[in-house]
This record gives sequence, structure tokens and C-alpha cells, in this order.
Amino acid sequence: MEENLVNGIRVRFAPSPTGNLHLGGVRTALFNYIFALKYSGKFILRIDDTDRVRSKKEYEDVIKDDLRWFEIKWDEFYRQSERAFIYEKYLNTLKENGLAYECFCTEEEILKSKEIAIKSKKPYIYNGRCANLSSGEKEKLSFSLKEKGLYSSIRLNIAQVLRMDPSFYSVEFNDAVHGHLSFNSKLIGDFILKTEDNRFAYNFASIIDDYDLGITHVIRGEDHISNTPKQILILKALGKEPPVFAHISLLYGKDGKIMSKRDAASNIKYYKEEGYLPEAVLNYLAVTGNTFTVHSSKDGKKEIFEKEIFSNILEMADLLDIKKAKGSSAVLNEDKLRHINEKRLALMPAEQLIKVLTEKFQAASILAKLKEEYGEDFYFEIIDFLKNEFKTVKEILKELEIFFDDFKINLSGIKYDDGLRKALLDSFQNINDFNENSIKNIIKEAASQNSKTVKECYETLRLFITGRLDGPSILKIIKFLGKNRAVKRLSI
RNA sequence: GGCCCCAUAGUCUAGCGGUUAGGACGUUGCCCUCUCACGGCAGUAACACGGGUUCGAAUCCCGUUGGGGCUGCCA
Repeated sequence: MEENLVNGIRVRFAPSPTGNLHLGGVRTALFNYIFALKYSGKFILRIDDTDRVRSKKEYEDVIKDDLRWFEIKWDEFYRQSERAFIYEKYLNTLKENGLAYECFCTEEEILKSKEIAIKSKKPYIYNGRCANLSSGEKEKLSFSLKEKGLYSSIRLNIAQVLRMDPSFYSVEFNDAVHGHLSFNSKLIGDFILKTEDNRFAYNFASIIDDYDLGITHVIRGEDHISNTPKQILILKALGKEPPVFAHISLLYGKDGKIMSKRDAASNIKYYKEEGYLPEAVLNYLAVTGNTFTVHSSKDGKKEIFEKEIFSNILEMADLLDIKKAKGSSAVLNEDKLRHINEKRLALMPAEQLIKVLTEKFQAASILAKLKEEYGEDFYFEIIDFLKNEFKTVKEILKELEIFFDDFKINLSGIKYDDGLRKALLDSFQNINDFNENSIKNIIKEAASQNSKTVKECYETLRLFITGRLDGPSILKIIKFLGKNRAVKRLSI
């Protein structure tokens, strides 16, 4: 693949706006995007909305918003619904050259002959009835179709294509991930280019666009493998050369079932709500069903290791090798996503995290409040502290609440040692130098003076400061809160 | 039914004829520790099955099984 990358690389992501973007779709978009990044190519977003009934503008908007959330930026944008004249043009050339023909068969007829074929254990191939009709017959069939309120469709004439170039008896191509693939075109049958309701069929519109838009590499899900020979045949009929194909594996849901646009856990919204960083999701998506290897040498010895956590998307792009993508499908593992999110969170500088929190998680107001109450220095320190303690931004945002004066602690029904509380309060009031060490010492003193364990002191303290018995270092939290807030919470 | 893709632990993977089958997530135990998490250490768990080829197979070939896709108009 590397050899022919001298000229401009052009890739595309072509979702249909018939539902929300799901993780599998994001993964396909991502591979295209980083492929373009790696080779300084163009990434094109094309909305495949040939299905006018199911396609909705709102879904197109959701797809765009989601891609923006992930910062997957497209260089060019197209809608298939606006490009029908182009498909029409190519279809006419096919017709003029006798490579496409009008078909008057009804669904009933097709289904029936398919059923017969299956029953007799023979491959179903369209019988080509309409390939060689006289104009009189056409008129007659057309008339009877119209009487039923139906229209004719257009098929590719494969026999004619083969006559043009007999080598295409076997359609072969080198898939960048699957290697050499070959299909017998005799078994494909004359397939539909334009439907009876006057729409361009997917296989036609898609490959015409890929050609017309100058796409050099088609990176898509492996569910399209069987469509590829058809698309190649269309191009061949037009005398054009096909792009390079790379069929990446599909991502399955946690239940091992194929991802559905209706499945909550495959919807991007879920990951936003759970507080996963967009780049962590991309990082996860990139390493599942795929391997990034780094070659290094230590003491003259060559070492290879698999890279799993990236610091940014450029690094991912740089290390991408589409040939390393697995041909087998992968199952979503949210624990691993969580793990990657945690790592990426820790790696991220506080300033950058603040930017992400503001832009991607609507946290602007709470951050502004924090900054105002704690001052610039503590503001960054607190964020820096929390990002190392939690796995998701949801958890961070939740923890942020304890830093504010209006944080309510509900201790009703919870047992605590009130004497110890008073003792701690007393000690706290008398601290002059308020820092981690002095707080630590005070706790020790309080423990010995009240014949309690240090652990009990910490627990009581934690309970009155945060309302919980677990969480990040209570010493650090108290340091950030400061003497006044700490005393106030102990004074309840 | 036909054609095609795929097959290493619960999950994601390394491996490309000779390895104690490596790593990651999870999980278990221990250490660290005010708790949770992090981190450190240790453990757990896999070549779907059956034939070949070969001195030798996770690795190459064939078959079976299983999962998936396409096959009339979803993309």
C-alpha cells in the first residue's frame, strides 16, 4: 500500500443518516481520518442519503455533531441526494454501451425464482429475462407495470461486461487487511443499479461517488466485502480503475451482538454522559481489533512493543498501519475503555483538561465558580489532583461539588463519634500554619489525646468533610478547602 | 440454498515451522495506605475440533463446527 501513496490520498466516511452514529461508525470514521492524517491526505464526509424515506436531516446533524465532538474534521462534504445528476451521467454511459438494461420484473417474480433456486440447492442468480427484450416487449411490460403502479429498474449487464473484458470472469482485488480476494462474477448476477422507485442503489451511487470524488482508499466495514466485486464490475464497465479497498473488522456490542443504532451502549450520547474523553474513546477504538507496534532498540537489541495508550491523535496516526488491522471482529470492552480513559486523563495537562471539560462536557460554570472561590493556583492544583484520582470526567465533576460552600452533607442515620468531632474541631481551630503536614500532626495528636486510633480520626474527619468514607486523600482535600471551610464543616 | 469473510484465555491482542505460547483489560492474593483508586509484586486463564504436510505446527493445506456478511431495491 505504501508504494502508491505518493499522490494525494483521499479517503471518505460515508454514513447513512438513518440513525445515530454508533461506536462502530466512529471507528470506521477514525481509521479513515487517521489514515488521511498520516499521509497528509483529505478526509471527506459524504452523507449517503439515497434512501429518501429513512434518511433524516436530524440524523445528519447528529452525525456531524458527534464527529465534531471527537474532533474528526472533514475537508470536504457531500450529500448523495445532491449528486443524482452525476450518477445519472454514468448510468447513461452504461446504457449507451449496452452495459445496463431496464428490468420489468416484479418483486413477486424475483422472490419466487429465488425460492425455487434455494429449494433446489442452486445458487440464485437473476435469470436475465429483461436483458434482451425487443422494444415491443418492453413497451408491453412497462405498461403492465405501470398499471400496477410500479416502475422498471435498471440492472448491470454482467454478460456484456465480461464480453468487454473476459478476465473479469473472476473479480479479484487486494484488500489491504484481508489480502487477495476473488469472486466469480457469474455467481453475482445482474444486480440493481437504479431501483423501481427511481433511486440509485447503494452499490452504484457509492462506487460512482468514490470514483468521481477521487477517493484513493476505501476503508470501511467488512460487511461490504461482498459488495466490492459488484462495485469493481461497475467501474470496470465504465473503463475505470478501482480504488484500494481496506475492509476493517466490525465492532460488536458487549453482548457480542452486532451493534445497533438503537442500542444505548453503542450510542455516542452514552459515552458523553459517562464522562469518557473523546480522545480516550478514539484511543480505545483504534486499539481494538488492531495493533500499533513501536520499534525501538535498546543496547543494540531490537525491541517491538504494542502501543496502547497514545498522548494524542497525531501519534496514533503516525503509528497506524492499516495492514495490522485484524480481519476478525471485536467485542466492546467497557472496562478497557475505562482504563484507557483513566490513563488519558492522568496524561492530560490540567489546562487541557479544563478546555475539554468546558468545550465537551458543559462544565464552564462550575469551573468558573471553582476558579473564583479558590484562586488561579489552587484552581489548577485541584484539577490536577482530581484528574489523577478518577477514571471519568463524570466522577471528577461529581467530586468538584465538595469544594463548594453550598455542599450539603447528609449525616442523618449515620453513626459517628461526636466527641472526636469536637476534639478535631478544637484542634483545627488552633492551627496556625495550615498545610498537609500540620494537619497530619494534629490528627495524630487528637488520636492520642482522645485514645482513638489514627484511622478513626481520619474516618470521622472524612465523614464531616466529604460526607463519605472513601475518596481521594483527605489531607489534600482539606489543604485545598482551607482552615475556614474545614472548621465550618466540623462545626455542624 | 449459493458465494464470501473470520476463529489464541471472559474480552482485546502478540505470534508469521522449533517460544516455559508474550502483553493489556478483568479477576484473585499480597505490599503501599486514613478510605477508595493509583502504583508495585505474585497468581489465574487460551491455540474450536478432526485430518494431513513436516524430524517438528498456534503457525502451511483440507475438512468439520461455530460466528458474521452479501444474495431485490438498507448502507
